[in-house]
Amino acid sequence: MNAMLDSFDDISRAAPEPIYLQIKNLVERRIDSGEWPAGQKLPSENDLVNALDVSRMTVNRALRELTQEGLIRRVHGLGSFVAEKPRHASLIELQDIALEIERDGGTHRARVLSLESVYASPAVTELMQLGEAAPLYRLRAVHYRGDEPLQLESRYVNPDLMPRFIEQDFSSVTATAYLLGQFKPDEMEHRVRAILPDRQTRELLRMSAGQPCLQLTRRTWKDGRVVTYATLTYPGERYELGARYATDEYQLR
Amino acid sequence: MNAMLDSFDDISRAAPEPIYLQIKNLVERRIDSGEWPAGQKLPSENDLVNALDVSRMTVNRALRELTQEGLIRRVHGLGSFVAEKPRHASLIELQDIALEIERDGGTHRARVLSLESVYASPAVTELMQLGEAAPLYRLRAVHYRGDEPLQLESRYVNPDLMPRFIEQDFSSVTATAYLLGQFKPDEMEHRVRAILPDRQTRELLRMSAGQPCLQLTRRTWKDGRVVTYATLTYPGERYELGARYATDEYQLR
DNA sequence: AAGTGGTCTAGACCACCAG
DNA sequence: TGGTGGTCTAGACCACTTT
Repeated sequence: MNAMLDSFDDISRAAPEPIYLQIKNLVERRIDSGEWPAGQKLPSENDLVNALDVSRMTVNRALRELTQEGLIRRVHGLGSFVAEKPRHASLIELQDIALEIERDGGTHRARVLSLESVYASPAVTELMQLGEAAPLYRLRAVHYRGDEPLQLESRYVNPDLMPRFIEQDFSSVTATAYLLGQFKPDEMEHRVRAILPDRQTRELLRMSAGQPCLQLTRRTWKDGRVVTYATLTYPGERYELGARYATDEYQLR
Repeated sequence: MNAMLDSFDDISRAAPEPIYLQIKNLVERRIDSGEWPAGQKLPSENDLVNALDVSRMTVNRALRELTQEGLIRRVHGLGSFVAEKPRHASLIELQDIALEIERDGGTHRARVLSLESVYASPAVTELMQLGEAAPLYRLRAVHYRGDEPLQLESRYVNPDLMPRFIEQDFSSVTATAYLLGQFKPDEMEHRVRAILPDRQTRELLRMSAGQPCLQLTRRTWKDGRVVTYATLTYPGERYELGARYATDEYQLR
C-alpha cells in the first residue's frame, strides 16, 4: 500500500461526476497544491484501485488522460510521476490571463475601457454565426502585469446566452473567469497571427513604433452556438505563446 | 449491420500495433480519402464491434481519442459523425508544411539554402541540451506554395541521433517528413512569437518592409534528448496558425 | 422500444524495469 | 522475481435520442 493515500477523499459512486473525472481532479488538486511536487512518484494504478475501490480500467483512463494533458508522465515498468516542466501558456487550454500572470509571480490588474451593447457588424455577424445582425455585448479591456500592459482584450459576447455579462465588474474578475463559471465550452477555435498594431493599440500596450503584435483570436461554442469571440492582442516584444506536450502517440498527419 | 463495413480490413491481433490504434487509423483513412465525407455518420460502436470482432471498450477508446483530436464528433443517443470543419494547421500536431499546403490545394516546393555540419553556439547548445558544444547538422530551406514563399525553415539536428540526416535531399522530402519516418517523438515544445524579420529573412520570404513575421520554434525529444530544434518563420501577411478543438472535458486551469 | 454513446467492472495477458 | 503500466475482453447499467 501507499502512505500517500491515507487521506484520499472518497469517490462518490452516486455519480454527480464520472469516477475517472473525480480521480483526475483528485490528482490535479494534489499537484496544484504542491503536495505532490514535480518528479514525485504517484501511487501506482493498483494502489489507487485499492485505495479508492474502483476498477483498474477507470484509474487507467484517468491517468492516461492526465498524461495526454502533460500533467504527469508514465514510464512502463517504473511508475507515474508528476511532470517536471511547469505549465506554459498553452493554446489548447482556455487560459485566464490573470492566472497566467500570477503563476509567473506577477500581479494582474485590468482596466476596463468599455463595456456596452453594440450592433453586430457584418463581419462579426458572420464570425459569431448569428444569421443576421443582432445586438451583442462588447468588452474592451487592458490587462497589466504590474504596471506593464500585456494584453488588449476585445471581446464580443452573445447576450442571449450570457444575459448578465454586461452587469459584471471586469476590473475584479476577468471575462474568461466569469464565462468559465457560467458554462463549459464544448468547442473552441484559436487563430494566431502576427500583425502591426494600429496607433491606438500601440499606445494602449505602450509599444515602440514599428514593433509587431501577436494576436490570438478565440471563438468558443456551446451547443453549437458561438458564445464569445475574443481578440487578444499582445506586444510582440514582451510575450510569446508556448506549449509543451508529452504524448503516448503523436497526432501527426 | 452496416453496409459501410463490408470491406473493412481485418484487425491484426498479432499486435504489431495496438488494436485501438488500428481502428483509429482505419477510420482516419476513410476520412482522409474522402470516402466518409464531413457530416457522414460513422458505424456505431456495436457495428464496429461486430465487424472487427473486438471488444466495445477498445472501439470506444479509438473513437473517443478521435473525438479529442477533433476528427469526429459524437452525440449521445444519436451516433458518431465525421467532423464538419476541415483541419487547420494546428500547434499540437507535428505539421508537415508540404502536407498542409497540398491539403489546401496548393503546390509545395522547397529550396534548400544550405545543409551542413556546424559547431553549436552556446545558445543552441543550451536549447538542445547538449551539455557542451558539439557538432550539429543545420538545414536552411525555403518552402513555397506555388511561387509564393511561405516558410523559412532553420533547423538543427543532433547528428548522434540522426546520423544520416545530412545525406538527404530535402528538395524532394521535407525534413519533417524525413524525421517522422525515423523516429516517433515522445515530447515536443512549441513557442510562437511575433517578430520583425531581418533583411535576409524579409527578402527570402519576399515581404514588404516593416511587415512582421510569425515565428514558431519547435523542439522535439526522444528518450529525453533533443533530436531537433527548428525555427519556422512565416510572413505575417500570408499566414496564420489555427486550431480547433472539440472536447469532452475542457482542460482549463 | 430500440439504438446510441458514456461509463464501469473484474478479470486477464503481456512487456518493461528494477532488484 | 515482483511491481509497473499497456492493452484487451465480455459483460453490465445508464442516459440520451429518435421512432
